[in-house]
Formats: sequence, C-alpha cells, structure tokens
Amino acid sequence: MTEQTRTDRRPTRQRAAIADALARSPEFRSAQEIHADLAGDGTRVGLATVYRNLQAMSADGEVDVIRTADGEAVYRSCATDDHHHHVVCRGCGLAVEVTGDAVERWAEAVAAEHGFTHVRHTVEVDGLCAQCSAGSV
Amino acid sequence: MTEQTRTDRRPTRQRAAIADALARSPEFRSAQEIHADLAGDGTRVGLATVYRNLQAMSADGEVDVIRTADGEAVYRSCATDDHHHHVVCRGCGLAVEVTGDAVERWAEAVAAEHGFTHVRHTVEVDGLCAQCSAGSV
DNA sequence: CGCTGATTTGACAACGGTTCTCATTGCGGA
DNA sequence: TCCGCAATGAGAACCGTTGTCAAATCAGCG
Ligand SMILES: [Zn+2]
Ligand SMILES: [Zn+2]
Ligand SMILES: [Zn+2]
Ligand SMILES: [Zn+2]
Repeated sequence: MTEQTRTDRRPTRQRAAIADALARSPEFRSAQEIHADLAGDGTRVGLATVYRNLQAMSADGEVDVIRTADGEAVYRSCATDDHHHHVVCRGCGLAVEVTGDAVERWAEAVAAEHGFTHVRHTVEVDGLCAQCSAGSV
Repeated sequence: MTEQTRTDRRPTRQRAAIADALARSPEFRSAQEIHADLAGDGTRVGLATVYRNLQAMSADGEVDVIRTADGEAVYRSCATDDHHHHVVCRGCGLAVEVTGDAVERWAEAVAAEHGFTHVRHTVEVDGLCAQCSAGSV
C-alpha cells in the first residue's frame, strides 16, 4: 500500500528549510542534528517544529526513518538513490562506502520468502582497518 | 566474526530469574515487562538490574534484541546459538528469524576486501508482513 | 488591502525508557 | 572464615521525544 495520505499541509519557511537540510545530506540524520544544522545556517526553527515536520514527512512517505541501535530516530530524504553501506573501523572511525547488490537482493528475497512487502534494510559492517589491526593487539 | 566476548559474569539469583522469565516467553518482551513479570511471581529484582542483565546477555549473544517502532528495546531468548537475523513487521511487530549465510559471507568479503579484520555486522530487515500488507489499503 | 478563522510555530514543561550513582549486599577464592 | 570485588537496588539523572498553549502566520474573502 504505502499510503500517501497526502495530508494537505501548509507550506512554511520552516518546512522548506527542513526538507532542504534533508535533501542536502545523503546520510541519515537525527532530528536534533537537523535542528543544529539549521541553527548553524542561521535558520531559526524550533526543535518541536523539526520533530513535527519530520514525523509528518515520514507519515507521507517523503522521508525514510529508521532507529539507531540506541533507539534514536534518524531520517533521510527518500529521493536519495545512491543507496550504499559502510564498513566502519572501530578503532579510528575510518568509514569506507560500499555498494552491495548481493545484500540488497538477499534482503528482498528473504523478506519476500516470508510474505513481507515494502521491505527496507539496515546493514552496518564494522571491524578493524588494516592500520588498526596492525597497531593495536 | 561476531565474537562472543564471553564476559565472566557471576551467577546470581536475579540473573537466573531474568533468564528464566525470558525462556518462558516465546515473544519479545521489554525490560519493564520482564520486571513486572518477576514482581508478579514474587521475585523481587531491581529494574536497573533487569536492564543491566539484559544488555549483558545481549552483548554475549544469549538473547536477541530489537527496537520497536517507538524506540523501545525488546528482548527474546535465543532459541539457538546459531547466528541469525530478523525480519520485523513495521505494522504489528511480528519478527521472523532468518539465517542469512549470503549476508554473512558478503559482510566478510566486503570487509576483507578493504583490509578490515575482526569484522562484525548488524543487519535489520523490516517491512510489512502479509497480514499487515493486506489489512492497510 | 485588511479582517477572520484555522493552521503552524516556538518556548518550555512533561513524559518515558534507559542509564548513572553510590551505598549495601553477597559470592568465591585464599 | 575473612576479604575484595562484582552485583544489586533505590532513586536521581539523562535524553530523545511529545504535549501544551499563547502568539505568529497564512489562505480566503469581503
Ligand atoms: Zn582503524
Ligand atoms: Zn542496502
Ligand atoms: Zn504485521
Ligand atoms: Zn549475520
């Protein structure tokens, strides 16, 4: 279904700014990060407004929302088509972008196998990079 | 490689009670629900202790933990020691366990390709189960 | 244009799940 | 048994999120 309930919302400066901030970043960002970004750009928007608009947008299917491991909601513009994942080093934070057709197909297949539709996935790979592997024990 | 850090934890009455409560329920339960269950059985265990033990258990891979749509962590006893993932329904919370050799191999390969060692991964797949797909128009 | 009424905003309080603090408890090895 | 240190428990603190409500803003209309 993916019901676009297309709530008739009034266009406002704040909503546009939030949508813009989202569109500018290909990564998932939290409401608070977006709020800080806007503040950094001199755009004054209330934190509650950021939350309200983000949840409205996600309800309308304009943005994707997932929960981080610690329960924080993070949002990303839906239009982003350069879908990819990361391999992150636990030692130094080095992050390498990887595209994984194999994992995309696996997620779709395994979900479909159980009758699921509108499948999404979050995949994070972390380890120790070559340098950190050598440096630390 | 999903290292079982096998923390040497001291066996206590509380830990056993929590593990027992988990083992008794096939469903995912929140820390607070488990705490309430124990209280109902007359087993007095501090809420903080429930939280501490649950996160220790999940770190050791003894229990599965997923996040509900509203950010609450829910736990379930791991039937098998085998590494596996879940497909979770965004509508009703139904969670299906899946073993994903393909994704394991992909994670290993893509990490090794970039020189990473001690690779771990987090994989979450979610969608709408057959029932919820049909239910919501 | 200016009025009018509904929508949206923003500052702040409130909420709920989780984590922290620290004095107390109680295993477990010597 | 004695001691040292992990584990516990009660409550406060924390933090992301949601609720409150008066003030600001917008669309439509006269
Ligand atoms: Zn590194
Ligand atoms: Zn992907
Ligand atoms: Zn469902
Ligand atoms: Zn896996």
